[in-house]
Formats: sequence, structure tokens, C-alpha cells
Amino acid sequence: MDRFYPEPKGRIWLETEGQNFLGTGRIELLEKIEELGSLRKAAIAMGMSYRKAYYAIKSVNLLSSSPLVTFSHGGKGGGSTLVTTEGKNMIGRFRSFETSFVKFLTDQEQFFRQE
Amino acid sequence: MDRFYPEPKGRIWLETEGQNFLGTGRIELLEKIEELGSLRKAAIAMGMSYRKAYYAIKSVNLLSSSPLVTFSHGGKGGGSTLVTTEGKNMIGRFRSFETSFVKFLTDQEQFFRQE
DNA sequence: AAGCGTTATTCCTTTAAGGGAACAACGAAA
DNA sequence: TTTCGTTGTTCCCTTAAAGGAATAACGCTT
Repeated sequence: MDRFYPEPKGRIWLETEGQNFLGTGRIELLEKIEELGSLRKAAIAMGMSYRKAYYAIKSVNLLSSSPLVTFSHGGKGGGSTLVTTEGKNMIGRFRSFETSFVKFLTDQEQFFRQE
Repeated sequence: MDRFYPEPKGRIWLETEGQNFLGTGRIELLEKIEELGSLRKAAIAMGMSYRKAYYAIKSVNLLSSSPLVTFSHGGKGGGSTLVTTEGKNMIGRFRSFETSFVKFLTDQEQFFRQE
């Protein structure tokens, strides 16, 4: 028997119009935004540049039939970024998708352990 | 109802020792080698540079407990690259893994169509 | 010993993604 | 009207991955 065997791995995401819409990174970013109410703070919390976070979220909204986040700038606190009901709903569905995928990968392990 | 909805997508591969071992591209390359008996011809047939193909296959063998391909160089025909029995076996297991994954993704579509 | 087509390897260039920094725009509060 | 912290945008630089080209190494055949 081998000391090491191949492990099934993978990555999943969602596409709309044939373009990258949501993956694990963007979902984490949405969750941070939901938690902190600010795109900048969320980016910093994830060790990500604001620019990258901004472009990611901008792309998410462009590819969604209804916005997953809303923005306001200026005023008290300088502005804010909020996750909409649709956004929270999408986060939940993606996480379910992800959980099923982890199970799928685990189930596949047996086929690569056998001698 | 939306004109467009998110489509579940993904990519799968195998790792050994925490490193990329085999993915769709390398499997296709192995299949081409099996068909043509030559790494160079396989690379050309896939529109891939020989160098990239060479490094890919070299990595595959390094990460496998037993070689999936064998090489000979010099002599009649200049040399050859052959897929071992273990290699053919691995191709088959990966393709099964892939088939299951396509089914998994299809099954997930329903969760992103709803309203 | 020369020719051949492959495997094996090196070097340099090109290209795309991301990072950092800088700064304008905004609007409520003081 | 000034201050403040955020959103929004642009510029340039760095860095990692991929490509192309060139060439050595090899060993059977003639």
C-alpha cells in the first residue's frame, strides 16, 4: 500500500452570462461586509487591497439581476456598504452548494485509496 | 423570473503531498501520449509547448508512487514516451471522478434557478 | 562515423494579475 | 464652511506564469 495516495480536490463558483460571478473569496468578502457594514473595513479585515475588493463587488452587482450590495458615500461615517436581502439569500445558497461539494469530495476519496 | 440565473461551475483535480498532481489538462495530455507514443507529438496535438508538457509530465511522475509514464530517448525514432498500466488505471479513475462531478453540478442547478 | 527525431534543458521575452499610493467625490455633522 | 471617513478612480510598479527559441544529449540505423 502506498504511503501517500491522490486526494480529490476542487473549486466551485457561480457564473452568470458565462462570467465569474461568485466564488469562495467573494462570498467571504460579502460576509465581512455584512458583518462590518463597510467595504473598506471588510477588505482590510481580509488582508485584501481596497481596489481588488471594490472591483470584485462591482463585478458581482453587474452580473446579478438585482444588486447584492448597496452603497452610500459621504455623510456621517463617510459612507457604508450593505448586503441586501438577495445578497444574504445568495450567501446561504452558495454555502449550501459548498457543503454539498465538500461531502462529494469526501465520498470520492475511497476511489483513490484502493491499492 | 430572471432572464439569467447563476450556473454552478467548478474544477477538480488530484493532489499528492499537498501539490497539484493531476487535473483535466494533464489527463488529456496523458491520453494523447497513450494515443501517439510521443510527448512531443502529444504536445503539438494539444497546441501546447513541448516545454510545458515536459514539465507537467515530469511533475506527474515525481508526485506518483509509481511512474505513470516511461521515457526513452535516442535510438530508432528518436525516443518515445509511454503510459504505464498504472497510468492508464489513473486516467480511468480520474474520468470517473469527473463524470460524477458533472452530475453533481447538474444536480445543483435547481438550487439557483428558483425564483 | 554520420544522420535522425526524440527527450532534456537553458535563456530571454512577453503577458496578465495584483499591490501600493495617491487623490477626487460625497454628504452629514459640527 | 470646515472636518471626517468612506466610496470611487487612476497611475505606475512589481511579480509570477507562460511562450518561443535555441541547443545539448541520446542511441538506433545506415
